[in-house]
Amino acid sequence: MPEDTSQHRLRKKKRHEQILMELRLASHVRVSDLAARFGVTTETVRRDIEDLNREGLLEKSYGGASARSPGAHRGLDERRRERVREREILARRAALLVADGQSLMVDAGATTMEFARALALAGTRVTVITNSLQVAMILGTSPAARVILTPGDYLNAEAALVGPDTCEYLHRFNVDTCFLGASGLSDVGVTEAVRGFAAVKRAMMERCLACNFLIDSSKFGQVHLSQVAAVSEIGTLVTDAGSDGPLMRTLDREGVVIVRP
Amino acid sequence: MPEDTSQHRLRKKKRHEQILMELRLASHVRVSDLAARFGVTTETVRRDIEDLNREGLLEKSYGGASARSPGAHRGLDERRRERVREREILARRAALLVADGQSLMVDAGATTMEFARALALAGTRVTVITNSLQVAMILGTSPAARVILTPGDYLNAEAALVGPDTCEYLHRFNVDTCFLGASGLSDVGVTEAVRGFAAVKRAMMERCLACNFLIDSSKFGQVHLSQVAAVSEIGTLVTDAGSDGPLMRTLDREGVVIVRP
DNA sequence: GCTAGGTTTTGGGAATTGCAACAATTCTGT
DNA sequence: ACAGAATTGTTGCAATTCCCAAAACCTAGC
Repeated sequence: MPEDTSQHRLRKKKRHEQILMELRLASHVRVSDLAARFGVTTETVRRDIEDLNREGLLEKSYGGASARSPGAHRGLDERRRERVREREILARRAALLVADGQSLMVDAGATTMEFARALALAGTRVTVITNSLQVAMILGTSPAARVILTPGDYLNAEAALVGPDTCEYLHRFNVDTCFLGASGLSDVGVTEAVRGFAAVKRAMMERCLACNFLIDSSKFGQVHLSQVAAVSEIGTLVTDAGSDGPLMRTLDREGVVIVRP
Repeated sequence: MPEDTSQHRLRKKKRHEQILMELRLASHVRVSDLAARFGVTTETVRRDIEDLNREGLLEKSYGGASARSPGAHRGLDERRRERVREREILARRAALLVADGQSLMVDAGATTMEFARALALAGTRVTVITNSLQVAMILGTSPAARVILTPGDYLNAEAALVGPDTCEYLHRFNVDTCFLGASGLSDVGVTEAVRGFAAVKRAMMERCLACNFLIDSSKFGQVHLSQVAAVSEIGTLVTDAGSDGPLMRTLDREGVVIVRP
């Protein structure tokens, strides 16, 4: 029984890797193109795609294959799939808070990505400083936006930049407002699950006049490893959650401004 | 002559919106499916997709359409399609110049993108500093690579970062080698067409012990606006061009090391 | 009502793709 | 070296899609 050292396997593996690599930036590949590029038959490519499809690494489509989701980031996209509707409405509402000529800081995450999309769609004239590659790319398509990306260590799972360089760079700027996502919101305040994100968020909060958190109701009650901000530090919260419940009362008491769609 | 209030137009607009909406969570839709869902002919859907494609809102594909991933860039991708084979071979050869444990600087461009792909595929253990979002995303998939992205103004057409912040940040580092692309190579040396790139390239050249240029033969003889380096400063040139011709003799005389696949 | 302009449908031929079975090739283990 | 397994190539045919042009349709404006 063959292991994984044979020439055949290597070739096959290489093709598989190449296909996935291709899909990471193209969102769609054609069987015929791949066959030509690899110098193999279309049938072989078809079989490759079938394999990868079975492993759930891509989606078959007539004539080729497409990335499992746009942006090609597993974790990020699965999150994006959930609650799309809510997030979209939330994002559109948040985009209304931004006026022409303002400068913003936007952090990385599925919600802020949607926010960037809404902002680009609205065509608001803004300067945006972000640590998210996706946010930069999305807003980059808007001719009305000027985008500045922070430096830092590249975090593949989130397509974002983190680390001391990121935070230090942020300290060079002073902006009107910042728009931040988060993994959790509870009585202890805003918390974050992704390592390195909390520090970036805090750095952004320090350099803006007003702070906006974009947090949908599914994050309510969740507490994660890193503390980002106490309830009293939140400023404005854009959310789709109703106005009742103990958490809402706490937010109210601590002076958090709530914005709802 | 109907303006934009007629039923027809509305229906059409609605379909367009629906298609884009669909693509947000599916990454790929089929003409036939859409036709069935909308209750129209496949031809109509095909036209819709053609329209949206012209607006750059999605990508056509045989049998349907797929979302334009944030990583996909019109200009860049089209350039990538030209001379794929040459570029690929060139890139693979260049990747062989890198040893485990080395630190690199890589700039933005179609060729360096291919180089990043080859490096990721080879699984070489490296630290890479780059101003290209694509290079970062590609190398980010390799568990053996550590990726650092520079700060700067985001240039949408190239998916890259430029400006004084970019150059200044690069000066913090000292790396073994840098890998640079270019728009032109001639007797006057290496030149660049994209505004802002030349400064970044020069900054990278200053911070490395050895410099590698990745330039395929189609760029030979071309002179562009910004001067990047004189022939004597090139160091190593990785190219697919033959060894004859006056340019080659000049390169040779000035002590350029030529690497061929 | 009627024309004009745009939109959609219809139809058919050409091209592409998918499928499946079989043959050829290349590796693996003994 | 040999048998066996995995991979890849080949071929024929059905299904799907593409493209084009002409006809039918709808809506607005006169």
